[in-house]
Amino acid sequence: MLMDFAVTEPRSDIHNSAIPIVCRAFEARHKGVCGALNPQQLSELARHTTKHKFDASAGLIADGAKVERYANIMSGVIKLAKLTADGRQQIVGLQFAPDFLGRPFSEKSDFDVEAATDVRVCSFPRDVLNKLTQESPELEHRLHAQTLKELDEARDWMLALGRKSAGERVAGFLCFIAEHINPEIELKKGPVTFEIPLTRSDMADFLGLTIETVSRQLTKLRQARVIEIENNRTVIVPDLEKLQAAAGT
Amino acid sequence: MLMDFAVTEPRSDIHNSAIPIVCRAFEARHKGVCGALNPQQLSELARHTTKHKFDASAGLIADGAKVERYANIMSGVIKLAKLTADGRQQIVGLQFAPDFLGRPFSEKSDFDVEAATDVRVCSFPRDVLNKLTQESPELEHRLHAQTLKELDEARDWMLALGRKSAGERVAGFLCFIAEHINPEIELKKGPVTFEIPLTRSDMADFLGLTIETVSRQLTKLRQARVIEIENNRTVIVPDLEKLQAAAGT
DNA sequence: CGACGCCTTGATCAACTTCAAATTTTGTGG
DNA sequence: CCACAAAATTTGAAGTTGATCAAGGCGTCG
Repeated sequence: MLMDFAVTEPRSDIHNSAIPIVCRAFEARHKGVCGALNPQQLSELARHTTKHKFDASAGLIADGAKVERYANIMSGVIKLAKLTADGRQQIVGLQFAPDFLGRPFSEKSDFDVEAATDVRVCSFPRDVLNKLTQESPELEHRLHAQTLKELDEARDWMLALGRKSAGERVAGFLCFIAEHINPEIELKKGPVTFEIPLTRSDMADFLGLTIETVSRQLTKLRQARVIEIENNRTVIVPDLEKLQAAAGT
Repeated sequence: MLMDFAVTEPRSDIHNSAIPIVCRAFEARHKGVCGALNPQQLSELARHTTKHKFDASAGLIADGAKVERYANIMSGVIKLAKLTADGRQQIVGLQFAPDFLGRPFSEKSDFDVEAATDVRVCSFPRDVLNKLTQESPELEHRLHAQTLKELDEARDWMLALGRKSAGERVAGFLCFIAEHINPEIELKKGPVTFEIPLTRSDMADFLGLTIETVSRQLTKLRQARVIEIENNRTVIVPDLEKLQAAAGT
C-alpha cells in the first residue's frame, strides 16, 4: 500500500530557532544537502520538517503521484522502481542515507519509491526547499552533485544490464552494496561482511533477472568460495578483489 | 582515433564584445545553457570559444581522459559509450543539439565520447564555465536541469535493458529517435519520417543486443507494416501509436 | 505443529547469440 | 556514369544463456 508523506510526528522544536540536535549529529556523520545551509536556513527548514518511519516494503510515493514533500534519508535503503505497462518491474535506483529523496523541479514522481528496508526519513515541503534553493546556490550545487552521482550509477548499471552476464551482474551488485553500506570502510584488503538490504526478488528486479537466476548465481559464487552466505542476507567476502573480478570490473 | 578538442578555428570576433551572431541564431532556435547568460557573460564565454567539426565515428574524448574543455553541441548526434574490461560496449547516452557536453565538476570523463553522425560543437575551457557558474546560479540551474533529463532517460533505458524484449527495445529506440531528431515536431497523428543517426552496430550497443538481432527486429517491424525503411537509415512511421504499442509503452 | 513466505534446486523451453554466408549499399577510380 | 571493392546489413542454422514451470527445503510466527 502506498502512502504519501503525512505529518506523523510534529517536532518539539517547531518554535525554536536552534538547529535540531538530530540534524547536527546527522550532518556531522554524513554530508547531506543540509550541510549547504547556514544555521538560519537550517532552522527555517527544520521548522517545516517532520520525521517518518517506514517498514520494509512500504510504499512512499507512487509513480505519477503528485509530490508535495521532499525528504532526506536518515537510515535504511530506498528503492526507485519503474513498471512496464504489463507489470514487469525494474529497480532504477537505490538510495542510502544521507541521500536526498525527490525530483527537484518536478511535481510528480516518474517511478515508485519504496522502502527496501526499514527506513527513517526527514521530510519537508517542496516549496520550502525550492525557496531555499533560490537563496543558496551552494544548496543547488549539492543537489546537482547528487544528481550527477545518480547518473553515474545509472550508467554503470546500464552497462551491466546491457552487456554483462547474470553472474557478473550478481557479483557486481554485491560489490555495489559492499561499497554503499559502509560508505567509508571499504577497499581494504581484509574480509568484508555486510547485509544485503534487498530480498532476492528485489535483487532480481534490480539486476534484470529472475529470482531463480539470482539464487543460482549466488550458489555458484558460494561454491567458488568467492563469498559465504549466512541467513540468506549476511554476506562475507574473504577477498573483495576476487568478487570484483567475478563482476568483470 | 581519439583527439581532444584542439583549437582549430579561432573566431574572428575574439576582440569583439558583441554576441556572436551564430550564438544568437543558435539560442533563438534552441534553449541551450548559454541562454542563462547575460550579454556580457555570453561575450566573455564567446571570447574563449572555438568551433569544431567532427566526422561520424570520430572520437572526442577517451574514457578516463582529462577533460579541459566543455562544449555545446551545435548539430549532430553524440554517443557516450562504456566498455567492459574485455571490450564489450554499451552506449549509455545519446546527446543532441543543443545539449551541453561534459561532466561538470569532474576533471575526467567516465566514458568514451564519440560522434555518431557528423557533428559541430562549440567548445570552451572548463575554467571559464566554472567561473561563470559561480556568478550565475541560473547557469548551474540549467546544467542541473539537463543532468536531470539525462538521468530520466538513463532510467527509462534501464527499464528497457532490464525488462524489455528485443522487439520492444528496437521499437522504443525508434520512438526515442523520432522524438529527439525534430524536438518540436512530434506527437502529431500523421506519418513521421526521420533518419536513424546510428549504424546498426551503434543501435545494438545502445540496446544491449547484437546487430543481427537488431536487423531481424527491424525486419519484423517492417513486415508488420509498423515502419518502412529506405536506404537502411530512413524510417517512415505511418502511425506512431502503433510503434509506441510495439515498444510496450 | 502447521501455514506461509522466502529461498533453492531441477528439468524443460524460448529468446537471443554465435557462426556463416548472401545481399545491398557506399565509396572510389577510371 | 560505370565498375569494382569495401563496408554495412540481412538472412539462415545451430548453440547458449537465462526464463519458465514445478517441486522441495528452511525459518518464522501464529
